[in-house]
Amino acid sequence: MPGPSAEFVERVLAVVEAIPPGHVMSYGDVAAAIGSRAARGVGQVMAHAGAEVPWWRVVRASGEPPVGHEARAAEHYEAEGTPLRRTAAGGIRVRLDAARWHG
DNA sequence: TGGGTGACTAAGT
DNA sequence: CACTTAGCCACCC
Repeated sequence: MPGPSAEFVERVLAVVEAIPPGHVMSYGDVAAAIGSRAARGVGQVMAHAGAEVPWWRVVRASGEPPVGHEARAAEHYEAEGTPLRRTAAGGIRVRLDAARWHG
């Protein structure tokens, strides 16, 4: 039987894997979906999860992908047709008004 | 038992 | 729009 901390991880991964292609959820949204407010805790889980989960479908409240993973995330967004918007700084950000998914 | 860290967030300047 | 501040909570020493 998994302990309580493992349960948090299981819940987070379950929600993330349920996000359909072309859609995203913010870290806070994922936390809320499992009855928590630990957005940073979700980030820690994702950082440890690896390539087994569609991590690029979890973005910040601003729609930007996690720091240091922008390029990799952009490839997936183009492949899935996720609605994007270009920033003045040359980066990209997901249009949450169109792509936000509610678990 | 206590303190630092971080793939966060909202509000203020 | 860029930057700062304070609040938040799970995880690791």
